[in-house]
Amino acid sequence: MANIRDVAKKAGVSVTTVSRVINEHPYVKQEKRLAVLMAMEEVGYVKNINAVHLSKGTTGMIGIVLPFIDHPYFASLLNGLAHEARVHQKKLVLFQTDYEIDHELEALELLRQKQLDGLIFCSRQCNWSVIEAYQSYGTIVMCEKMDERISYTFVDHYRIFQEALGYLKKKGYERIGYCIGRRSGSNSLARETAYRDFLVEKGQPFREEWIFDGCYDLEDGDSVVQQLQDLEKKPDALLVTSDHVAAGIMSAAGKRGIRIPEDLAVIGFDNHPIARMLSITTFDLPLEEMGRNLFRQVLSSDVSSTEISATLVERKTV
Amino acid sequence: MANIRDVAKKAGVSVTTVSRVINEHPYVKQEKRLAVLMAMEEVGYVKNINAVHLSKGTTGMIGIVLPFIDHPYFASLLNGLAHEARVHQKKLVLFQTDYEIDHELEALELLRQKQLDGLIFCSRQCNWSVIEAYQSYGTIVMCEKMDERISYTFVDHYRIFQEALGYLKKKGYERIGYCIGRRSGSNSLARETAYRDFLVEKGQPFREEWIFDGCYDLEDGDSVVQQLQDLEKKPDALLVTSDHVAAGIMSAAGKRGIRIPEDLAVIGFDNHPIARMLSITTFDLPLEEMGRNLFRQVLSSDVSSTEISATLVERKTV
DNA sequence: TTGTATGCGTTATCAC
DNA sequence: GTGATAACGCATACAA
Repeated sequence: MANIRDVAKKAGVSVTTVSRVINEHPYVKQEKRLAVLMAMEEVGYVKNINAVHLSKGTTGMIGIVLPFIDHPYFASLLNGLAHEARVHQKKLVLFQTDYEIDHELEALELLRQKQLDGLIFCSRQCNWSVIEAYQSYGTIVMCEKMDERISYTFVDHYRIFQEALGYLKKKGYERIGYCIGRRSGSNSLARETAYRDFLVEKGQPFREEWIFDGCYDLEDGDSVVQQLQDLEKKPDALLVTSDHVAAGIMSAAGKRGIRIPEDLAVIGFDNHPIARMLSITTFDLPLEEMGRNLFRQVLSSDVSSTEISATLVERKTV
Repeated sequence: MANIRDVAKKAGVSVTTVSRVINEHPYVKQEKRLAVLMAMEEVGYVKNINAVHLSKGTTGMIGIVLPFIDHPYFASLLNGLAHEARVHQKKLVLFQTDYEIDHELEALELLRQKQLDGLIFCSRQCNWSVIEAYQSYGTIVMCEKMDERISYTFVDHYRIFQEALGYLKKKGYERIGYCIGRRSGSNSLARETAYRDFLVEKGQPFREEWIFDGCYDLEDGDSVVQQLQDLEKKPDALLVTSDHVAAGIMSAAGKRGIRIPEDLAVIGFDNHPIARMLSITTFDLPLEEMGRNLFRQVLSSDVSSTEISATLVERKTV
């Protein structure tokens, strides 16, 4: 396989000159430039990019850490990330973690070893302190509310939950529960806090059984409705942190004769196409734009934070 | 930043010995091994993986070429790919092409430059001949029916379409149309051929207006139903190459009082959760397993082909 | 069991 | 404008 030295020999110039024409540097006589170009053609030159990476100390690759790809929320986010990556001629390396800390560490390790120039955490399981230790090896950005030590793009889930709860209250619902993916994670915690604060303010008791976790996909809506049926005292409204779970709930409810919103109100999240299809009241979240913003942040050398706002889309499930 | 040479000096051994303990080679005295380990600790050694890549000529990275991430079909495929990649300690580099040939070429170029050890085409727009030219630079596998010159995992879309058409015929439907993403692409072509062959066999005329393309997502079902309404002579059954489009059709049909399957029968594809939710008759496709198999093939040095079979799941839309 | 020397292919520095 | 040459950091054939 021909390398830069072969080309230099063939063209009768130095490797430096070859490097110059490859990288389109100035100060190369037209005549030599052409000789190099021809030589490259003749010997079938192909640049070995690993040598470039070694020499430069960067790779132009950004790692993306997310728990699942096969989930509309992360797929939309990834879509935005991928589009922005193209704009900047960067490549995306995928780390699907299934929320296992070991997999997250792998990504961090590759950052340390200089295989990655930066890392974007779309969601995480590990402690912030372990991530913090890796910041010196490259830019890391987060998709949740952090502090001034790191760049992040976030949605104020506390405020949105507050808004959603207030909306339901205003509409006359008195027994509100919610569905969520996992209970841990800072976004989930913010929501739980908003929920608890709301209950305290309204003087209502906190009921563990009105929080349904493990809610990620369409199918999980089924089990929520099932659990609902077994409850002595049932909620009359549900905040559902994913439109797909909300859709699953509506489907399962329909099959059991539970009327929505008469028997059970539902508010979804994300405003995915399925929400429009089923006329689900939901919060619109510009996920693709979030992805693009995260990517811009990882390329920037200064830390920044940007809040993404969600807007209520009123439809027919409340 | 400390390198292998610093460690060697600190430990009072050669770089070779350090390299041996790093890579867990045999023939290193326990005593020296410990000295090296301690030295690594002391100087804060971090392996620069780009140097390894350059030296070895491989990177352990596999490129994945697909048109859209934000689509359930490709997300499921990617899910399988990602899981199998982990098993083999390989990394995935994503190329979202939007079916633009330039983006496909970028991926091929990185294979050539040794940034990628292999490439998986989940779908493509460019000609086979351009891909073929890159095979000498690394393993390439395809997700469609090819020939013995390359490894591939495929679904026999001709046969499945045949089966689907036969099934609709048997159920008494006489005016069958279909919805598809793009008309081009070998999978699409196979389906169109099956469709045309079926019509010829049954002595029915081919009607361009019963083929609806540009059908990818939920929302596209809307426009299909709209186009349907404007048709003088309407199909009484539709083969829909994505469950999500089928779901969109059902939703739009419901809003316009079109009864399914009485006025319009629908068969979906993929057997995604939404198909179960809406009781859509569909063909089950093990997408995750397809992804895993593609990944195994890209790691293997010998060419192979494996057929993935789809099975009809009878529900309530036919 | 260990070390020396060389190769991997490019970029960057500096002298001319 | 151009060219030697020194990094970049590791793996490995070969020698000992």
